[in-house]
Amino acid sequence: MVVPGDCEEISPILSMVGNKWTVLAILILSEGPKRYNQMRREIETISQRMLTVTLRGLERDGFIVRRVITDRAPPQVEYSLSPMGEAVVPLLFSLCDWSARHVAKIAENRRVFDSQRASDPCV
Amino acid sequence: MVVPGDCEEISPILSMVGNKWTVLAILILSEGPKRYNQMRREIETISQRMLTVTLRGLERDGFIVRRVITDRAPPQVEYSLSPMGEAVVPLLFSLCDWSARHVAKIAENRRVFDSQRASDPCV
DNA sequence: CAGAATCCTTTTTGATACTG
DNA sequence: CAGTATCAAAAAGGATTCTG
Repeated sequence: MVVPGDCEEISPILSMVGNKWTVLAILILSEGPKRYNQMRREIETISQRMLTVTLRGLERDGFIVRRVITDRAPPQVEYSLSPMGEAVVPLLFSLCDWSARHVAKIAENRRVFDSQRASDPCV
Repeated sequence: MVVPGDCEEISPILSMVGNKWTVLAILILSEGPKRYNQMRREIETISQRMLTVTLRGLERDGFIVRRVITDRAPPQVEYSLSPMGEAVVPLLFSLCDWSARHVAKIAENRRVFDSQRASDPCV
């Protein structure tokens, strides 16, 4: 066996990490609880549908907690990290950190690879 | 800013990690160099097309190295991790490890969430 | 404010057949 | 052995409209 634990078993987390919105949402909530439209403004490019879908998925998995604040005039919904959500943050930060340190090299690797293909497609 | 480095900048790695085949391929190669069909047998459920696409992408990014062995009767192609590929392995292992430790809890969270929805869809 | 619902486009993946 | 090419299916994502 290659990975610690069964390969199939870990797919939920891997697909979680693979989701660009999911990781972003968790990292934004790592700053503290936020409301729906507040997150929407911070992520900017996310569509309303995707924010909802993303938050619903994270709530279902138990990474975040959804709390409806009823005692206010415009009904507000606050999202925050659960303990498990807090627990992944360091892992995601490591990932982001590694990525930030290697993104330039990867971009260059791609350029080289692509230009080699273009100039000599038959190899 | 939420993440170390720009959010947009890290997407290549995040999408790399999100790919279930990609992670699997790297982890399998962390055992040592392998040939194409050898990997195909080990991953079992991967389609030929996806293995090719996955390996090509990893090679383009510089995570793996493709080496054609010409001095043998049936032409062989060997894949191995590049130094950068080796460098991500610990990170992927951490991820897998964390996942393995939480997969059961996540599965239960989902069950609870889904059954609450089913019994009381209006809340 | 915080969404749900619908429709439509794009991206990913899989199955199948063929090749040097 | 190690692919490529093509087509079909599925999944993800976005735009728009509507609501308590």
